[in-house]
Amino acid sequence: MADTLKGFKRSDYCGVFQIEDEGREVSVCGWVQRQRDLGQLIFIDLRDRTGIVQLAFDDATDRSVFERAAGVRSEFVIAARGVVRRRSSVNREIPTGEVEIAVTELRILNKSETPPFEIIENSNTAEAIRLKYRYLDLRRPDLQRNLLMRHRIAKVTRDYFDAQGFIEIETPMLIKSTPEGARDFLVPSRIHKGKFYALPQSPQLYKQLSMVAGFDRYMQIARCFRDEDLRADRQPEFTQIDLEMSFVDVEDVLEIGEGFLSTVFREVLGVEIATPLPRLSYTEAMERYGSDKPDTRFGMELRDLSRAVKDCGFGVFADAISGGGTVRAITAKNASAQLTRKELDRLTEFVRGIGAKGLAWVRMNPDGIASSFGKFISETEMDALLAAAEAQPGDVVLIIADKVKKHVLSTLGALRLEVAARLGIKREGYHSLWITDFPFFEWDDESGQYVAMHHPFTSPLDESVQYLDNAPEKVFAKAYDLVLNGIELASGSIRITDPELQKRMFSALGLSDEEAYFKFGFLTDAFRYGAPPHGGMGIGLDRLVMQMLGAPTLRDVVAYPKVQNMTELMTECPSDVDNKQLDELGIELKSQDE
RNA sequence: GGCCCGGUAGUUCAGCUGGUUAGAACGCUAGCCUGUCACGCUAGAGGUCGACGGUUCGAGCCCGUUCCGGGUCGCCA
Repeated sequence: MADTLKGFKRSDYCGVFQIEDEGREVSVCGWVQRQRDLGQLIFIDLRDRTGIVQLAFDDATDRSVFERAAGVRSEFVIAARGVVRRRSSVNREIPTGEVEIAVTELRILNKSETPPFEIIENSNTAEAIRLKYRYLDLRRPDLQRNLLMRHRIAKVTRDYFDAQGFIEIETPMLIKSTPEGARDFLVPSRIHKGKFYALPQSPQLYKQLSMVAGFDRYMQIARCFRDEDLRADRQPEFTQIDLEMSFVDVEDVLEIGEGFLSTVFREVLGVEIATPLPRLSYTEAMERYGSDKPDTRFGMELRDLSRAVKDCGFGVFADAISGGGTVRAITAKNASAQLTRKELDRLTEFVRGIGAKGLAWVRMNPDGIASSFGKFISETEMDALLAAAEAQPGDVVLIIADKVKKHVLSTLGALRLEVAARLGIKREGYHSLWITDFPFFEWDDESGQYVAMHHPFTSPLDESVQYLDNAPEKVFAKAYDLVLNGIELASGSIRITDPELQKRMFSALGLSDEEAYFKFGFLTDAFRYGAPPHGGMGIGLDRLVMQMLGAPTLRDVVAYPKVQNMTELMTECPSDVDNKQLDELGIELKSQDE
């Protein structure tokens, strides 16, 4: 039978004790990190969220207390009262290492089975096991620290936006399904059988309506849901710092965004981020880095070889260009020793894996030039190519050619990251920038029509509205992404507030008036009653925390994450439900193998 | 849905060319131990080698299927 807390009140957390506390009578509670029984002497390391303090039991300790201490095991929950005293030998490894508590009273508040893994920092235990016992995993100092940091970031976030005049408004979790883009999670309605709510992919429409309502500046730390496959940096539910502002254009939103970024880095990490942040247009980012979320912590920018090789003897290059495509390259500096034939074969396999037909390469070895296509082109042509690639002796040029330019760019963008990783190129610090002027439309092969790259409420750039009806590919959007160290941290836009323009957008997206009204009628209705110009963005809180902590996966900064197959290993959801529950919802399941 | 990697005591791993009774470390249990702090010493317990099927005289090891975990492509307005 466990002891109670009756008459016991904690005076201090474990991690606080210093030499100045010597002589104080204190009471502490926590979990047993480790018990060391030396016979006539027992030590217990007691842990709580602040750290560890050593409890000591010796010949001066009351016998009944001593015997109790002898029976204590790892992860028991105990409370102890005693006097702080100097240790005879100091432990420099822990902050409280100069003192210990000579225990006069010990209560065992709860026992613990031996945990399936040790509660220690930098655990090697398989993540699946840790996730099954997440409450134990979360006891580990790493995750305690991560979640504490997450809390601080959220606090600084609210304080910053509050100081800027933003109002936090909660928007509904049960909303109308408007399946544009990502799949919605659906929630069946009991009252309205056969009808469904959706969980929000973002508070997008509600925050815009809040602008119509006159709140002027809105923010919310909002949970969002997307029923799409997971990645290391993608969970089906995630948290977004969502904001919207009235009477603003692009500049105003970016200013608030970078003010936030520099504030949170300064207050939480003590890191200065210089503002204003650099900006790149989408087009320039693609041309230079092959990505709309470039990691700008290293160079290796894309080079255009098209002019140098357009008439060369290598059919792959010539055909790509005559077919309307391009030939581009990245140049890995001083990499000829590291990028061996075998490595180049692996890189070839890598680019094939992401859809490229092949990889051409040139190695500028000390003993001469070696290349995958040398026999097809002349020396002069090779010289021109190397000049265009800005290659020096010792470098390796990696070349992609294709009739579709965007494939060339994105392949090289991915290859650039792969090569940097393989070469161990240092990527340190925090490099942030805005990507602006996204194309409004993106051709979707699957549906055979244009789809909105951002979302259909995004305002086009003023000067590109004229192309809307006959040259959609020339329409650019007042959309912007915030990129940090190669990850998309935030995304936003100025919205359309002109009902006529909105109508034209819907129709350019192949949405009939009726469909548009069914899905978004409430929004267009609202806009008939005086919608202020507005815009905003959503900042991925999880990804921000992940970056600030240098965590390798989102699961390290989310308290109770899901794994790749969308289940949660601790509660084992999703799970079957009673037929009774299904009946009430009017739902009948198809047989499993359909 | 595709591709790649992994699955052997509670945990982290080793296990040769297919060959006797599957090992180590940590953890756990018990005993001893007065200054430990990853305490030490001694002894002990602990295994459906993810599962199923196949090949073989013989399978942890080879083959097939499948389950689980990770990464990634597709997907993610």
